[in-house]
Amino acid sequence: MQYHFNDIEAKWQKYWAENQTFKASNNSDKPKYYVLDMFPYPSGAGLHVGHPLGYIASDIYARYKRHKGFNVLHPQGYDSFGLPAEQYAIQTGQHPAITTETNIKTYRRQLDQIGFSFDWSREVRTSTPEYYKWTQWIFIQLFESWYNNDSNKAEDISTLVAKFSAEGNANVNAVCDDNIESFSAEQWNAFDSKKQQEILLQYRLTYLAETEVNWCPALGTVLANDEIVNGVSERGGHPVMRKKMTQWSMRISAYAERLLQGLDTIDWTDSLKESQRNWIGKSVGASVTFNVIPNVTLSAVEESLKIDVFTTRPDTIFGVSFMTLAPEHELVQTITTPEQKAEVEAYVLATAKRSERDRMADVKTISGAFTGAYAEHPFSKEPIPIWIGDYVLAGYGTGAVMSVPCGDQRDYDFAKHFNIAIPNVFEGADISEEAFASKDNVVIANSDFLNGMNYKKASKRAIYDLEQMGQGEGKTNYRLRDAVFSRQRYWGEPFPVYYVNGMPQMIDKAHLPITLPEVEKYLPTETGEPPLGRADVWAWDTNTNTVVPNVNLSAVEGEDNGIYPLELNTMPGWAGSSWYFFSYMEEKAKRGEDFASQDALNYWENVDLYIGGSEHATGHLLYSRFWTKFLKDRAFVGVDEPFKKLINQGMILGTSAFIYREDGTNTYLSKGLVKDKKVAPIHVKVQYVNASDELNIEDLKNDAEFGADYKDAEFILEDGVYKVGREVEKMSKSKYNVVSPDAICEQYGADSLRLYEMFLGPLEQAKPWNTAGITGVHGFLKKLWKLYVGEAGLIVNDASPTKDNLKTLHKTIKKVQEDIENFSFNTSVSTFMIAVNELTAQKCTSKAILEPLLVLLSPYAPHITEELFSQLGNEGSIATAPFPIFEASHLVESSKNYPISFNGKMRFTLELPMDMSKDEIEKTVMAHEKTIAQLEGRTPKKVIVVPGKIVNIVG
RNA sequence: GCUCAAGUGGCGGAAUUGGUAGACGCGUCGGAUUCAAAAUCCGAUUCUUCGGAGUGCGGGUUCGAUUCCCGCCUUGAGUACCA
Repeated sequence: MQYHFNDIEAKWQKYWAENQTFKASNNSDKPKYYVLDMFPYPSGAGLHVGHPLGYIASDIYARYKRHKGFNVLHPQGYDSFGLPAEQYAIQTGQHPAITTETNIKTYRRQLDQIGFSFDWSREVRTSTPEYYKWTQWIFIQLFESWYNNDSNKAEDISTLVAKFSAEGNANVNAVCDDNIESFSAEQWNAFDSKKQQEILLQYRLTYLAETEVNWCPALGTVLANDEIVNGVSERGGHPVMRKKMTQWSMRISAYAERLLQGLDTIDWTDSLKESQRNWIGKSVGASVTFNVIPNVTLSAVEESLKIDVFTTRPDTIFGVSFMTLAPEHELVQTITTPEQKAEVEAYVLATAKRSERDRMADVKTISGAFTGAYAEHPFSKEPIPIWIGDYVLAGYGTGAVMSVPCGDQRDYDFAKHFNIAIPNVFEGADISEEAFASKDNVVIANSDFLNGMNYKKASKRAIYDLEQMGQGEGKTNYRLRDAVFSRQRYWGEPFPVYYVNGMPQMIDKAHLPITLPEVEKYLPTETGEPPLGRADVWAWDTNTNTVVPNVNLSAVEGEDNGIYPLELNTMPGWAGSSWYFFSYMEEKAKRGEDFASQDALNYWENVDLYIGGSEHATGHLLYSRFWTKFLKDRAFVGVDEPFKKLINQGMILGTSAFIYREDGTNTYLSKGLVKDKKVAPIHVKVQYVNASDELNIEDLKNDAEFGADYKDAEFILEDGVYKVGREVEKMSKSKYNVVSPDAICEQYGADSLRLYEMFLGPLEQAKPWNTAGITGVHGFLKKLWKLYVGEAGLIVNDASPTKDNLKTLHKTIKKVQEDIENFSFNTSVSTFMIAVNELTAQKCTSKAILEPLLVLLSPYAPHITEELFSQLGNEGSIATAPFPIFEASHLVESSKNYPISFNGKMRFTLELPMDMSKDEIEKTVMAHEKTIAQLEGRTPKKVIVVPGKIVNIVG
C-alpha cells in the first residue's frame, strides 16, 4: 500500500471539522494554555509559503500542549479593515466588504489545506459590526476616563468632575494637556456646559486636539509615526508632510512608565523589548526655567517672559553659554530684536521650506541665527544669548535647550561654528577637540556650589536649588507621543460620536454598533472631507437614537431639532487589533451582550504564547499593551499584559531568477555568457526555472501574462541550456519569486510542507526558500509509511521491543520534548529522520515503539500520524493521546571516555561504564592513581568527580 | 552614529553546563535495480602538498574554546540631531 497523502490529508481535515476536534472548552479540569498567531490581513494575493511559517510553529506547540494534557485555546481570525481593500475599491468601485469576503474565503481554504488545529468557532473579523461594536465601546470607555497620577491608573471621568466641583483643579494630579488654566470649585460650577466639556476634553484618555500630523496627500489620510518609514508612507512609499488638523488622539503617554516597567515582567526577546524601550524613550533630568532679560522690544510686549528647557545634565548648568530654540518655537517672533529680525525671519522661512526628510538627511550642516535677546542664568545671573537652530526639534521636550558646549557635541559644534564661548565645567577634561559627553568619571569644576561633585550628586543638588528658587524641577521626559486615532478613510471603524455645538458626544452603548454607511465613491469629498462625508445617511437623531439622513440637520441658527452630524473620520488599522485576543475567549455564537464574558476572561487570562512578525514592535504590540492596561484599570479585564511570551518568526525569503537582456537588443544571454557585456537583468517567474537554474524557454514563451514579450526573443544558450541568475530577496508578487503553498500541498502534501518549513532553519531566523530540498522530508514521510505499512497492509505487531528499539524511542522522546519547549523545531525534524532510519535498520515492528512514535510526530505531521494511528486500531483522534513518557534508563550506554585531570591538568582519558555511579568512578580512578603513583614513586592523591564533567585528582 | 542579532563545507543548517566540529537534509560523485527512465536502495562527500590545517580576523583565559573575555572586520534588523 502506497502513501497517498492527498487522500489521507483530505480525509482527516474533514474528520477534524466534522468532529470539532480542536474546539476549546471554557471550563475544564485541565490547565489552560492560550496559543495565538498574529491574525492576517486577508490580501488579494493569497498566502505564499512564507506566511504559514509562524502558524505551523504555533500549531505544533498547540498540538504538543494538548498531548501534554492542557486545555488549549488556538484560534484564528482576520484583521479585515485596511487600506488595500479600500484602494481596490477606489479603483474598481467594488465594495471593500465584498473583496474582503472573497479574500477571506481564499485564506480559509489555504489555511485548511495545511491542517491547522484552529478552533474556528471563535473566529474574529475586525470589520464585522458584531466585532467593531466593541471596538467602538472601548473607544467610549477611553473617552469616559482620565488618568489619575495619584492612584496611578485610569479612573472614570465622574471622579474628576467630582473633584472639580468640590475643590477645582489645583490639586488634581492628572496626565492631561499642557497649559491648562487653573480654576476653583466655584468657577467650575459656574462654567457653562460647553466650557466644562472643553476642559474635560483636555483630561480624557482620548481627546480631540488640533495637532500637527503626518499628512500623506497621496493616500489622503494621516499616518501614525510607526506607519512612516524613512519619511515616506509604509504602504505605497508616498511622501508625507506635516499639517495641522483636528484629530482624535489616544493619551498613551499616560502609560509610558507602566509600558516600560511592564517589559520586565514578560518573556519577550531582548531586541523586541529594546525596540519598545527606545520608542518610549525615557530620559531623566530636569526642567529649568530661564527668564528672558527685558530689552527694547520685550518691554513693550511683556516684562516677565520665561523659557523652559529640558536637560538630562542639570549638573552642567554652569557650562551654559547660550540657549537654542527650535525655529518653530512660539517665542521666536516675540523676543527677536529689530536688528536681528531680518536674519531670524529668513532663517525660520528657510527651515520651514525644508521638508522633514531633508532636515533628517542633512545633519552635518550647522545653521542658526541669533535673536538678539538674552536670558538670565538662574544661578550666575549672567546674560545668555538666545539663538535659534534647526538641530533643536520643536516636537521633543519644550523645543528649547540650554546649550552646554563643553558637555554636548551638538552644542559644541554649534558654538565652534558661531564662535560662542565654550566654558569648561569638567575637572581635567580636554575639550579642545570635542565635547566631554560622558556621565562617568565626572568631577564638576568652575561651577560655584557644585564644584568637586560627580554627575549624580551635582544633578541632585542643582535640581534642589532650582526648586528652592522656583526656577525648575526634576523631570522625566518620554519620547512616546500620544497616538493620533483619526483616519480620513472609508474602510475602518466609524466613531460612535456626534457633535453638538462642536463638542463631541458619545452614543450610548445600547445603540451600538454605528455601522458604516454606504457611499457612492470611496474617495474624500470634493471639499476635502473624509469619504464618510459622501454618505447620504450620516447624522444622529437623538430623539430616536438612530442614524438618519444628513439633510435633517438643523439649518437655522439657534434651532435645535435634536439631529446632529456624526464624526466623518474612521479609526486606524490598529484599533481592532488592539483587543482581538480577548474576543477569542468566547465563541462567536455566545458573544454579544458584553465585550467578553467575565467568566471567559477570568478563565483564559492572557495569551501564553504569541507568535508573529517583529515589524509590529512599536505598533500593534505597544497599542495592545496600552489598551490591556487601560481595560485592567477600569476592571474590564483582569490582566496587565496581553502576551506573556512572544516569539518573532523570521521571514522566509524567495530565490528570484533573472534573465539577462543585452542592451539595445532582443537577445537574452545565459548567465555564464554575460561577463563584461552590458545587460539588463529581468525577473522571471521562478516556476519556469528548475533546480539546476535552467530556464524552460518554451514555458516562458507560453506564459499568459508575459509570453508575448518573448515571442521573438533570441535566447543564447551555454552547454545547450539557458542558465538564470539567482538572488535571495523578500518573497513578493512583484519579484515573481512567490511559491504558493497550494502547489506544494498538491505535489508533496501538507505534512511535507509543515515539516519542511520547520526543517528549513531556526524559527526566528530569516531563511531562503528552496523547493528542491523538500524531497528530503517527503522521502522521510514515505519511509515512515513503509515502517508501518507493507505491500499487503499493516506490518505492526505485538512483538516486544528490543533494547535498541527502546533506546531509539526514548532518545527521540527526550530530544523532541526539549526541542518543542525550546522552539527548536528544525532539529527535531532531524531527530525523527534518524529515529525512522534506525528503526528501519532494526526491522522494528513493535507496536509498543511505533505507536508512541506517532504521538511524538503528530504535532509536526498531523495527517499521516492520524491515519497510521487509526490503522493501529485506535478510536478517535491522535490529538488527545498523551505524550509518551521519557525513561532515562533506556539510554544508559556501556561506556564513556572520562577525561582525567591532575590538579586541573589533563593527563589521560579513561574508559568507564556509562551507568557507573560517582562513588564507583572515584574508586576506579583512585585505583589507577595508586598504580601510577607507585610507578612515579610518590604518594597517591585525592580523586574528585565533577558530575557530567571531568574527574579531578588533587593533592 | 547608537542599540540588538548573527558570521561554521558547494547550499540550508547541527553541536547539553567549555569535552571527538560539520548531525540531518539538499546538491554532487560512484554503485545496485531497470531494456531504459522515474521511483527506491547502498556508499563517498570540509580543505589538504597527506605532514597537517580548519568554525569572519587578531589576541587572551583554559589540560581543552564554534562556545567564555578583549580588540577589530563584515552582514542583517531597529532607531536616529531626543537635549
